[in-house]
Amino acid sequence: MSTPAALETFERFLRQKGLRVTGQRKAIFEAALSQKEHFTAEQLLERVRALDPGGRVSRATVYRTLPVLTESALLREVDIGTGEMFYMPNVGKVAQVAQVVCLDCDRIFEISAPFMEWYGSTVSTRLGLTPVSQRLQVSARCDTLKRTGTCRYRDQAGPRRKARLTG
Amino acid sequence: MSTPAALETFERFLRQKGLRVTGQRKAIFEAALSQKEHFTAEQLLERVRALDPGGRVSRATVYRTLPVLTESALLREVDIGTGEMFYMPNVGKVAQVAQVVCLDCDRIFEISAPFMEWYGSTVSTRLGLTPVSQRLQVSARCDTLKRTGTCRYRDQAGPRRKARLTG
DNA sequence: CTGCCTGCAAACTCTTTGCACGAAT
DNA sequence: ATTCGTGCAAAGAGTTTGCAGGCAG
Repeated sequence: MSTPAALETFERFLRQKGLRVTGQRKAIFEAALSQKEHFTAEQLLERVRALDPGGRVSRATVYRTLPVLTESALLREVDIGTGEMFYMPNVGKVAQVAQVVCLDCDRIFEISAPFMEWYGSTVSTRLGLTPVSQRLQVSARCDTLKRTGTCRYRDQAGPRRKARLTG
Repeated sequence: MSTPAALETFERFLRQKGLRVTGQRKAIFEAALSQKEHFTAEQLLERVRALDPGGRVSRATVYRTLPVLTESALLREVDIGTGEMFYMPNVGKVAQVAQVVCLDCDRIFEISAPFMEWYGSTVSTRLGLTPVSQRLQVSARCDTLKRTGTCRYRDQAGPRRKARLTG
């Protein structure tokens, strides 16, 4: 569940941008903020419909609303290079975080990476650029899986890109 | 142009994997290794056809050959989150590199990031994972553009994702 | 009322794939 | 001769968009 305070933040943001406060936008907002894990646009749509069976929210509106939510800093976009975009409620401060993606269970772990910002500006400045954002992502394999045959984590949508040249 | 030595490496790799040494694969190899910058599958196809106007190489074959080239370590895949994959001839050692992407001119700069590997293993181990690879990417804006209105660099395919909520 | 928002479905982009033919071994 | 490789076009996945009607302001 989302806090009423967050909803107000959202409505304020909408009005401030000259956008209308519609039922769909509020429903999508509620569904998004109620997520505990990373989620895709499709998963968000399911959740919206689950939370409000009577409501009519289309896929298109979800896709059109997601950018609004990320620009209002209520959500954070996470691209792990699987072809689909992931989103995450932006609880607390917008700390610099990196992702560790397990290639076995497809789970996304977030870890703080405070040095990233420093690094980005150091390198960018040298190139005559001003850093806007930085992403660090580690792909890894599950040790437990290798030993016991099972991974203790399981969920999340899997990468689209197929294994290559497995021979 | 690619060195004959590299071509031999490629042919050796193919045979070792039980793959056939075809004209198309060699043509694609030549075109790929002749690139100086990052390139997409589409750009590679254009280059293949430009270098060998008589040859018949299809888009499908380019897509099917790219994984072979990356697995033979002759190319490196670079995903900057634009929806299309970029490739780069893997000259010299496979050092840990990060990318700085200029949002104004869409150019991709590569910088060495030696600490990345250490960081990946530190964090992964703590999660019970074994790191496979890591990506660090900095998005930045061009200072020159902001001041003078022009960017000194210009080329490369641009991001697919459109600007959002520009109002 | 006016015009932004929405739903629907079609369009789009990049990439993958099924199938029948052609070529490497 | 066998297979694997290739070309073609269609399929796929995720996301965007044109259009007509609907609802917020």
